[in-house]
Amino acid sequence: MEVSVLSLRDLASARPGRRGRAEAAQKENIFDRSRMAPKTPIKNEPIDLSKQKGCTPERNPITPVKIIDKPQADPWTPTANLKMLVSAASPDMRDREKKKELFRPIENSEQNDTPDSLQYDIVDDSTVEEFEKRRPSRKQKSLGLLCQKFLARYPNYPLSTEKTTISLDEVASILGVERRRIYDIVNVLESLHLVSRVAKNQYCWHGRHNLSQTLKKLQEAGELQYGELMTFQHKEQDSDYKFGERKRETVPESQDRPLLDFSEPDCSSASANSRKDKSLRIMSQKFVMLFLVSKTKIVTLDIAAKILIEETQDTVDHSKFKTKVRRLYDIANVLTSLDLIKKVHVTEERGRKPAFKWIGPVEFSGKTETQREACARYQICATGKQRFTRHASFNGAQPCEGTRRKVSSEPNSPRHERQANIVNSDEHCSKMVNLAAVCRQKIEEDTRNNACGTETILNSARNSSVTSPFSLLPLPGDSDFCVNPLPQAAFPVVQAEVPSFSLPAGINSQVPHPSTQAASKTEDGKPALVPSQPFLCFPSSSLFMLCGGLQENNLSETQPTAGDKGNWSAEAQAAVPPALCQKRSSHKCTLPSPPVDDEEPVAKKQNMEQTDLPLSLVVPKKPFESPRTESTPGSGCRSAVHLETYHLDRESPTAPEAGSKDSTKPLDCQEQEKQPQNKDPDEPPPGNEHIPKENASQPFQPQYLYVQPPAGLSSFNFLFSANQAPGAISLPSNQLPSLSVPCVMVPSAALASFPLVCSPSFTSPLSHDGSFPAAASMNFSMSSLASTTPVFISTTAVVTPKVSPTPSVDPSQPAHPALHLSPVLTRSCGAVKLDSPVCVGHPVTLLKLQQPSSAPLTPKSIRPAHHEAFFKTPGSLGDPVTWKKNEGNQTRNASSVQRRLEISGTSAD
DNA sequence: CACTCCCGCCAATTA
DNA sequence: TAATTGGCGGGAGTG
Repeated sequence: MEVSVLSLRDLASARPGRRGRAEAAQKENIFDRSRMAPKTPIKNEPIDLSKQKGCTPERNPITPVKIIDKPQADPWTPTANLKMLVSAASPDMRDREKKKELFRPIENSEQNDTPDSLQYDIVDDSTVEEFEKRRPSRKQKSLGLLCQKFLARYPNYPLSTEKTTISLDEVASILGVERRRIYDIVNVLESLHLVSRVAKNQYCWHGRHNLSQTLKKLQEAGELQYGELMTFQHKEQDSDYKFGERKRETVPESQDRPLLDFSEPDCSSASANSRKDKSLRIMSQKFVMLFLVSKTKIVTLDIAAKILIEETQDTVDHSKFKTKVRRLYDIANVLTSLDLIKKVHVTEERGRKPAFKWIGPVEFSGKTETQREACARYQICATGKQRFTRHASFNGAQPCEGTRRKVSSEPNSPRHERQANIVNSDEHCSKMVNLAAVCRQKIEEDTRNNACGTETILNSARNSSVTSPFSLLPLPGDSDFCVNPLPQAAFPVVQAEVPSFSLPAGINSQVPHPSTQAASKTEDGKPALVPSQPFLCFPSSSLFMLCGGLQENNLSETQPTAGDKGNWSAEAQAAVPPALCQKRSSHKCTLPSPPVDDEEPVAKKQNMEQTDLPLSLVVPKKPFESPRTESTPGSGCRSAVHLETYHLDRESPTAPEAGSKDSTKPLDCQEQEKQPQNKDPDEPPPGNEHIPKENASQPFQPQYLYVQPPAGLSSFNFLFSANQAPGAISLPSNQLPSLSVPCVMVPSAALASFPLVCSPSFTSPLSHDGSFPAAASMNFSMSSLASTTPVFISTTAVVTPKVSPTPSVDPSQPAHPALHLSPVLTRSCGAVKLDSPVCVGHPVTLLKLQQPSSAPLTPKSIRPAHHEAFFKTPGSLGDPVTWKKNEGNQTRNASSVQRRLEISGTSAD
């Protein structure tokens, strides 16, 4: 039976084309089938493969069946099959068939496809042989075509009520292909949430209902991660290579986040690092992100491959590259079938390169919402529920997922975990770290070129910043630092993000540009530290920071008022490294989600804010603001944060007050409340100005730091500066000027230990390098520029060290902020942890984070945490475990930053 | 020859 | 342990 069937099938399938292989393949298939059939089928049912399959494609869930392509065979007689084949064989026929298939997916019905065609074909039979030869041409077998057939089977917009389940086996059999091929399709579809896995051989078809949301999310994530890059790319395109590198750098960071965020893919990676990381799903998301972030909407395969290889910087093994490209073709074929991209060619210096152009939707409405949602998701993830989160996100649209997730979520299944973002995060983080390292290097180089003076500092800063911080850095501080404009400088990635929102072009370009770089460098390196930024870290557990400033501008620009806040956050997020953002979001989500943003309880807000803040701060926003930010972000969470930040800043004076409060929360709250004013932030006259330096010039936000009173530390409180910094800030380029953060806090004793902030200048002195380690951290220079006392941390040094320690400890809230603060800084330091914690927002999360951190507080731990946090996406953040893993994984890359991170990670562990 | 990318081995995961 | 997933890369088809 089977055999006969097979033969039919084969024919039907059209394999004719390749004989040799085909046959072989067929044989194999057959084999498999037989095997399979029994196996799978069994489960489900008895299998009558032959029959089953044929008929309903879906019907049998049973896997095994594949075998027969049943359908075809069944319906038709063998002869028919032959005919079909024949028809296929002839070119014309083929075309027809293809068209039919394509067009008429209808056929969905499996049978139809072939059969129909067959029928036509039949006519031709004359040349059966021919058919055979050609018919099956590769094209016919292409994944794209297969995908079309697959898609034809399901409605683009299924009724919400009805859940369509997809049995892989059935589909495979129906379509007459190996299951393996279906996985390729499903994985890509899953990355876009068009389907979700419900159970073992079962997928749930969601259709395109959620596609726009998914794309939006991806876009947001992509902006963070790749935004800059892409921008550059375009510009740079000429030099693909460069792009690639840049991208890579960035990518790593970004990658993590995005993936994580979204969906499962992330998750998958997480758990296993292994496979999932490389998962086609993740690659698909990243690939899509590249398009969404790309101004031109055109992405060449080689660039995409380079970027996606995150791995390393350079690494790029040729073989790896090739493999990546192969995979990209697979993904591209599916995306093409979805009409999201189309193949084009880009003529470059070298010549013509294959590329793909995004032809799908570009604008996504409801960003805000989405973002929020995203946040929520993230939050979830962060929490630990991550899986759910993911699911949730998916679920949002589709229930199925939920189920799936549930399943998965089930305790421990690895898979679940994988799915869960968390895991992925870790990995991502690691990658990010690497990337960061790379980036840093680059940056450093650039910087050096540009600016020299601060090199050291810068370096350290850079490093830190590089990693995750980027985004952060950019923020106000950056600007400040930069003296220029570059807020983004901090990190490419960040920049990118930012840019995407706000600045796209300029910023982006900057990054790349040397000058900018220089700035950035400064920025970066130092930047982060940057003085501008405001913030810092603290060692103790409690500190945190915040920064504000610049961003504000953005915010303000973007949104004024409350809305602004939100925007901010969004921007921030954007700006911030993806991971951060995500994290944020999650945090936000968590906390915020509901009330969210604005209204959330203070406490929550605080947390969130903190988290966010940093981010926001981070964000760069450069002056430009881009609308995007606004749109994108949307999330309230961020905004809240931002607001707070602002408040702080504004308050700079108040800051002290805050300080008095000791607890951050209160402050935050207050701030928040004040926030309304915030809008002002911009206004803030002074502050803004500083910031403005950057581009925007708008107001800055203040940044602050916050310290929590850690238990240990006891006394801390925090500080902030607010923004005042601006004035202070203005640092010239390299150095970061001090931020103006005005305030600070201090715990008595704690202070001693703490680091605080620093003015940029100071910072520089510090060694920035990664060496901050403890000492550095400890030190803070506190010069304060601002009236208040600002604390400054040198960005670099201080931050790092401090951060790590404290931050980690600090509960999430503070920490995050810190992290955020200067991305760079943060990153270097504890920021990471902070972030995570921050991200956590949640108690839960916090707990996790905290645990690690708290206990020790060690700087190391702290750092790691940050580290992770940064890199990871929110979701990722969520998983503590992941982090740990990450940490572990993270190797210490050379870069100090990385190291730091690693350290922290370890410590965390 | 370069670009595409099919095919299926086989390892990682799951159940 | 068997089945399911899915990474991976050889190498064929196409232009």
